[in-house]
Order: sequence, then C-alpha cells, then structure tokens
Amino acid sequence: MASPKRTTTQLRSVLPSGNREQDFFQQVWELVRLVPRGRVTTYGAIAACLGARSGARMVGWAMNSSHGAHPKVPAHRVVNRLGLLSGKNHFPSPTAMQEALEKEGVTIQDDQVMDFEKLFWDPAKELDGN
DNA sequence: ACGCTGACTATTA
DNA sequence: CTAATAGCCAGCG
Repeated sequence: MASPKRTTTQLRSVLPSGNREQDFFQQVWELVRLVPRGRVTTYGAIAACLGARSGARMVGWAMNSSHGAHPKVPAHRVVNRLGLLSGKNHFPSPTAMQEALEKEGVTIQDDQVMDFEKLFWDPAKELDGN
C-alpha cells in the first residue's frame, strides 16, 4: 500500500490510522497535536521543524485537511507569526477559534493572542531536548 | 502540461 | 507605521 501521494480528496476519505511514513499533512497534524493546552504555535515553526522547504503555506494547507484528521487536530492553537488568528476564517465559525483559545486560558484581543511570545510553543525547541 | 491560488514569511520601499 | 514583491510547495482547473 504504498501510496506515497494522496490528494486532498482522497485524504478526506482515507485518513488511515496505520500509516507509517504519512504525508506532509499528517506530520503537521501530529506535531500540532503535541501542542499543550493553553499554548500556541506558528506555521513557520511547524514548517521549520519538518523542513522549511515545505513552506509555511503547506502547513496551513495541512490544517485545511485536518478537519478529517484523526484524532482531532487543535488547529485553533496554530496562528501566524504575529499571533493573529489568520485561520479563524476557515473554522466552522469565525469566532470558533477565538472561543476555543479563550476556553484554554488564552486571552485573545482584536483577533490577536495576548502574551503570544509567552504562550508560543516551539516544537523544534521542545523536541530538540528530547 | 501550464498557470493560479493559498490558514505564510521575509525583505524592501 | 503600511504597502508591495518575492520565495516557497502542492493541489486543482
């Protein structure tokens, strides 16, 4: 079963739970899942951890497919490097992302994460010491 | 196969 | 400070 490439369309239907190599998307999902509650990360940090070659845009794209991910991916914990909820627009509701973050103890103001630097969770940094 | 688009980022004016 | 441009990679018409 080596389908190294799965289109987004297939991903929605497949989303296997026994893959090993997985696609770039699943790597992103896994990493995002590691983000502790009440913390946030950025697309660039994820991209850099997996290989900046992929580009931060691909991370956002992965989030787009995350709606069918398994288990659920806390996409609301992923913001742009400015701490802005750039992806809120893609949520079921434009406020779902903010509400989810506030629910975790994150303060949002003007679609921006307060104390973003303090709440920022760098995967490369956390995983580097492990 | 070609070109556009995109939940980004960095640089330059 | 903001605006515009380039780089980046993969999916889709």
